[in-house]
Amino acid sequence: MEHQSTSMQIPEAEKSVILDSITIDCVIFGFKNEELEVLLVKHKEGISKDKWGLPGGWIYENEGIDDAANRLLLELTGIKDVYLEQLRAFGAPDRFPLSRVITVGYYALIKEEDYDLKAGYTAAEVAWFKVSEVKDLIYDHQQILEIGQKRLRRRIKQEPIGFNLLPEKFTLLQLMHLYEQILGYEMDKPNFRRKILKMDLLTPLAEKQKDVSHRAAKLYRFNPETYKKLLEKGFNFEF
Amino acid sequence: MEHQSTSMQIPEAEKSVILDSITIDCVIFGFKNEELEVLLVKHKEGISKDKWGLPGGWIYENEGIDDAANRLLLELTGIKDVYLEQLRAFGAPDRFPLSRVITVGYYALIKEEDYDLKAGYTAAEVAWFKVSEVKDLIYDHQQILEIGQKRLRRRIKQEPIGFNLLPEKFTLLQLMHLYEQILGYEMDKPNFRRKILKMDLLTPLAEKQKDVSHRAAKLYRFNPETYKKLLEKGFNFEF
DNA sequence: TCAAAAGTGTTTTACGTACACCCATGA
DNA sequence: TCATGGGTGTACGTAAAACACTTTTGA
Repeated sequence: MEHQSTSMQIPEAEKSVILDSITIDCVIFGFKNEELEVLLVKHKEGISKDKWGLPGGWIYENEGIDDAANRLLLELTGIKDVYLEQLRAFGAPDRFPLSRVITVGYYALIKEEDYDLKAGYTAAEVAWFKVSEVKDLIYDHQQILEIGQKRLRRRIKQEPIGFNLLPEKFTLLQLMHLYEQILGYEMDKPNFRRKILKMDLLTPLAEKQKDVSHRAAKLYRFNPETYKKLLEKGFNFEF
Repeated sequence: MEHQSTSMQIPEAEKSVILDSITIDCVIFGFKNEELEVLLVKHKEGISKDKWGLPGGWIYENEGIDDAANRLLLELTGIKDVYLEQLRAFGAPDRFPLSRVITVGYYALIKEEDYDLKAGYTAAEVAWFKVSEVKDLIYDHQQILEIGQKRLRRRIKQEPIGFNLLPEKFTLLQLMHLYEQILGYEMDKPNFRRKILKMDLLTPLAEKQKDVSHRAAKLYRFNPETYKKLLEKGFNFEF
């Protein structure tokens, strides 16, 4: 199946692929059970058989590289309109053993619940891994993952992109745990509440948590309108 | 002359060039007369004859892309050990009219005085332009320049990379003007002084300014050791 | 009635911001 | 003696940090 092609194989002479020395590799982040996760693909053949790597693929002739990254993501997860940002180009001469291939790294943030709904969309062997436990990826994918994590850490302090990893409705503590996971340090609950609420980025819902063995927390939704306003003014998060 | 090759020409069959659909383009920033400048190259032939663009070139077979960028910079300016960072890959399908070429953008910070000393190193037509006045660059170079400016603005708030644009010895007001130029807003002199001095990044010199028609200012030098310490701890500049 | 998380209040400290003002020097 | 930038001092408001405390809910 074409859409499972990763940077492992050299593309067969395929009329829609023109750039034979450039690939795309995506770091797809998810957040589940209070842990940051990443979506990996298992290679079935070739020199890196049975090893895990980042999902990736080739760029078509009349397609921008951002478009290619979006297409690959759609093919793999069935999800559109994902938060997606380029990391950079990776081009060590020996990064790919069979030939000189430069790859453009991307990272994406997706709501795992959305993905789960459409599981089975692709027949490739694909799985979520806790980022903290990932090791021994093929080629330079470990490095790309690290750069992706760094970028995410930086971005989340400047833009409230964390919402892309959470379900539509979430509690303040869930959000705080997300920040703690990504940034790698603990925070003060009361101070976090005040700070994030004062930004006016969250719309409180009438709803509350259900089936929890403690006081039910209020649920919130991300408010994209105030986000836009904030972006225009320029701002920065510091937690 | 080979070292003037920019992304304008398709490379002649040259044994050391292997990647024929990837180029490198550099945004080289300088700072002179209180203005942020950029180094441009004039194309002498081809479809963009007499138009200005970013200096760039091709990647050799056994060379990483960072190495290639450093080499190109050395060939063009004669300067080594420059502050150089990759921006990202630019790959709109129509960015280069003759064929599908993806370029990797870099930006560099150099001390113009150093460059002036070695002027004439290259025979290419090369000149400094005020960034604010640059327009109509070839291909997507205008966009790359803008992304470079954005990145510089962001970085300078997180790392004291501005020093790379100043002479060895500088005054606090020079440094402040540099920040004002890059960030695009005015600052309070007393507050800037205190803030930057408290960071302990500057080594005061015994020397003072000469030949100025006002009280001579103390000169400072950048202190790379305290910078390292700061980097490890993590910090952020906000002006 | 206890655990566990929700949520509020308060105090202290540090820092950014905005100015007023004096100093040194050449024209 | 004036203009120009060099350099110091201070007062105010806001925000971060630390932490004590009350509330709600299911087990």
